[in-house]
Amino acid sequence: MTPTRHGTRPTMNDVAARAGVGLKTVSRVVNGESGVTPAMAERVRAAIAELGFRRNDSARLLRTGRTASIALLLEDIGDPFSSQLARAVEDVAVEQGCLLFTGSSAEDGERERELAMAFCARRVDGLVIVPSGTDHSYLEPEIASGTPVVFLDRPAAGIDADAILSDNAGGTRQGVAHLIRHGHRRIGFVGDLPGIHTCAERLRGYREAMARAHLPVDERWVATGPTDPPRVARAVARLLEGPEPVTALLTANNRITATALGVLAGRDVRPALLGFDDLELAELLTPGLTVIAQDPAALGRTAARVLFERLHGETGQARRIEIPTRLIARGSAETGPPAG
Amino acid sequence: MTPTRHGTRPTMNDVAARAGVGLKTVSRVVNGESGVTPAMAERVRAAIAELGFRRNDSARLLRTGRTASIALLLEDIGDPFSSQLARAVEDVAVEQGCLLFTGSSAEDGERERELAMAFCARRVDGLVIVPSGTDHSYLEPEIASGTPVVFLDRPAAGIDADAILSDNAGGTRQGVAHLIRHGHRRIGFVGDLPGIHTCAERLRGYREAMARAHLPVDERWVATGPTDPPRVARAVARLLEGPEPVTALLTANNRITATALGVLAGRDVRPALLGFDDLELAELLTPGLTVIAQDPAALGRTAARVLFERLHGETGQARRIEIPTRLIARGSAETGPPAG
DNA sequence: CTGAAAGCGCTTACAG
DNA sequence: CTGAAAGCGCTTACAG
Repeated sequence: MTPTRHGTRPTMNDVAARAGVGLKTVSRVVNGESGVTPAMAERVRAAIAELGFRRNDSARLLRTGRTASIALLLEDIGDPFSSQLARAVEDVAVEQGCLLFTGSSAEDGERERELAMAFCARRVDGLVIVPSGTDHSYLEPEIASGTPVVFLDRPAAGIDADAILSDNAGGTRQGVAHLIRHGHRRIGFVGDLPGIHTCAERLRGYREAMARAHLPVDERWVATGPTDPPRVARAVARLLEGPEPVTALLTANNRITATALGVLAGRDVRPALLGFDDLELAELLTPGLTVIAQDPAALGRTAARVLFERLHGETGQARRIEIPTRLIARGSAETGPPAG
Repeated sequence: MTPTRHGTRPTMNDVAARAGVGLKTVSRVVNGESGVTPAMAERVRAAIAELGFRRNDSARLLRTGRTASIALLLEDIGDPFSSQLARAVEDVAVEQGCLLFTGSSAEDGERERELAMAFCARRVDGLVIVPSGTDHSYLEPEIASGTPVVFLDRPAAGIDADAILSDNAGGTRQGVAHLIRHGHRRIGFVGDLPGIHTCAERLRGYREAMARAHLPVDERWVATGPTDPPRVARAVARLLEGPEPVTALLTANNRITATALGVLAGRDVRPALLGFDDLELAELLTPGLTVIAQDPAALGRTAARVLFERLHGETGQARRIEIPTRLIARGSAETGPPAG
């Protein structure tokens, strides 16, 4: 064993010199190509073992013109919903022989852009983006020069691109209809900023369900705004005040639901509660939390598949795919309004 | 605007030709180096804009000898604990100008090895690994040739390497002492496979706390095995059977705690419950779930920092750093044993 | 201030 | 079957 100098790795050239063969012969052996005599191959293998050679894939990929890697840009990889998306994307990537870069935009359009551009500069083969920014035209040149981008959870703004979304409006319609079926007429909607696509769609679903049931919507029942707990807590409290409080609450995402649960825990009379997004332990609460659950695995898997279809040459129009949601009844939304 | 051919990106050479300057001048402008006359710089910038040139960082990095990327190998990026580690590692990586690869070993030593080797073949600057395998000697050549590896959550097996761990034994000691202080004498321990380092350490902490309080441990109180819910449910049920059931339960990780909660939910008489690992909504359960919480942000951050210290030339002995845990009392472990 | 040459570690295309 | 040459898209080292 010739010890390699610390921090310096042997190259194919080193192996070739050691084995006394040409560089290309080493390449052939390393890549398992045919047409090398057993004797030559053996000499090369011996040199490889002696030097501890391992092919540098970054160099190989530079020559090849691809990087065999894709990037996933999330809101926050530390968030359970995001991380489930990541796992699904990773599974498809591995299946396709790709490695996965991940990055968190922290809901910051500027950071999203910087990260996306950094990934593009590395020449990732493609990108999956859960967008935070409000304008994605900066990606147009990248897409035009052959780097496909698929948007996940929210559509792109300002460019035409594939988007894989939950059926936000449909799921909410179904959920609100469920509340109505249990006798509720005054239903509150607590959402995040209405400029966010998912919130807007869920609100639309809420309004449609009410309209279909010929129920009026009092605008005071709709509380949208930032997701910070104090704001949400105030909004929930306000909906439950006055002579005609709402009898049911639809909380439009997981963080809002968690905050609302905390507020309601301190109350004797609790409205029916229906959350958008499932939560860990939801079935162990008292009562169990009824939710409109998204399917993060299907969302991530579909996004990755569409991306690889693009990478494999699919050139059709930008697609918009909606993944169904599922209403999971566990008790919190199956109580009627108080009598009288 | 000269439209670039679809899928083909302009290179510095293209820019140089278009601007009628040398390649090196383009490189200077692109990298903001000084010593270029304003007129030249302007011509280069114009050519860059016309062609839509963007530097290929993969090529640049090949020449430079580093990849400005690190890899994080987790058990499952989709698991909340893992994903919080990932976010912390990412934050440090970004701070250091590095991009982050992530991969999930799925608790499979072979897959861990394949992924780790794939990352090494890409010549990532360093690796953070939450190990699943039982032998990491395959990494020795990589480490020797200058790719630092830091182990996270569990130590390496078979090689000497940095390891960032939770204070598993200490945290459990503190938790069990807490139960003892509330009057418990018969305390059950439900863990996963005792071969897993974290389980072994937590079990050690349990035994030490009992010994310090001069309490005997009946081996029937210790139930270790696979984490699948049926096994855990049976184990919990058995501990609560018989004439002298345990009066308190320590569940040694988040999944076991979740399963135990489900089992206990169906019972009138519930033992005190203390979980290792915090859970979302833990404070909204009835009673609130008392836990020994790990600090995933500190774990991930510390691992990444140690890795970058190695990358910056730190060559001291392998370090083993323990991150403190925190006992969060919420009610489930603060009830004494039934009278009599 | 400017740029031609060599090289990072591989693969591709081609000649022997 | 084998290998020398050119090139992937950049940077480094050096000469003008």
